[in-house]
Amino acid sequence: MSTSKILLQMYDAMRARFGHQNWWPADGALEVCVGAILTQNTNWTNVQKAIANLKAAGCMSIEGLCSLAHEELAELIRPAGYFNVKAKRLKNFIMHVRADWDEIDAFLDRPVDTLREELLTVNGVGPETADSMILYAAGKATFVVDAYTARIFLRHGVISPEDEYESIKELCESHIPEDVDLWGDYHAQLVAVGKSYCKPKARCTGCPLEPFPHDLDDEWG
DNA sequence: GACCAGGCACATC
DNA sequence: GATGTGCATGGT
Repeated sequence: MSTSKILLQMYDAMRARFGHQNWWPADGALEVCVGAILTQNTNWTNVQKAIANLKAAGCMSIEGLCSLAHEELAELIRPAGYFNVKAKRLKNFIMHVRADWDEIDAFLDRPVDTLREELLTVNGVGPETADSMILYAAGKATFVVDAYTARIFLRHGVISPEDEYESIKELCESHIPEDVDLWGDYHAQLVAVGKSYCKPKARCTGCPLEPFPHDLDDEWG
């Protein structure tokens, strides 16, 4: 079976199990961008606490974030972990935006390639964070690859162990029809599978992807 | 108590 | 270029 057909059938199976995920869960583009940085290597429930703190402090805005001292910002986002690192990254991002733009929507409303290239120059914004911002905040077509994506696709033989971010992204973009809603929900479905079934060092049971080829030899010998 | 979570930058070889 | 390490909270 072709890769395209496998990927689409995997989506159908996940979607049938979980329903449309309506990602990204956030109130506005800026909150998506903030969440994208806060969720780096971190459980989303911790990120939600940090976002709630920022909102309660009235700082979920470009000016609000700019007004905070490093220590204040770090304290507000403490629940998300890596709070000193992430405070710097949030500042880097927000100062970069504010240098040339008054509104986050204007910053985001540019061609994907231009935006992605620029986002990657911001210290603390790597490929996954940039793609999350482009897809879910800007609403433009780019595929988000994360640890779940790589693990699930590896276990199902769609990619090989040496594949890295850009090659996995390219595979998805070339085999899944370009559609912002589909790409966004595909990634969200993979996260749903990853959270519930496809864990490290554990065989999956009851996973909606079980009917698909599943080669675990590389991980379990 | 160990493991894991929607990464990224930087040091070192 | 490849590999290793620091960053940190909170849930299971």
